[in-house]
Amino acid sequence: MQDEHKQRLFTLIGGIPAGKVAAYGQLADLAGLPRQARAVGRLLKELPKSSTLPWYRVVNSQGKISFPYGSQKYTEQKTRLQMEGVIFIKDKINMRVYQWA
DNA sequence: AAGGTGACTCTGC
DNA sequence: CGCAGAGCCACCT
Repeated sequence: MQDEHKQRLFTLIGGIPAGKVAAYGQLADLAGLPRQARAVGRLLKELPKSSTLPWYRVVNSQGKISFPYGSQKYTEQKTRLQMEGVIFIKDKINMRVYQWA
């Protein structure tokens, strides 16, 4: 994937307001990368632990966290979102309510 | 170098 | 709600 797209993705993700979330595919589309949701996942995977990017505000299109249920990462992401007011019902977010843009 | 994998997603049954 | 199939594609084996 080109640096240009990476930049656009970083900007987009950094622009997601607290209490809101975006799906991988949605971000890919907005960055000009249709059908490349996986590319967004790959990008986030390489983020340094020190990154300030709100990576936890990115969930899958079903409103669920894309980490194994109960894993450390899963719990961290869910906790962070809950701290911003996002409500989980059956481990799922109502995208109609929290989806950004 | 061929084949498996995965922070995905949509369609269809 | 769940599972299968297909598209997608950079990375690992």
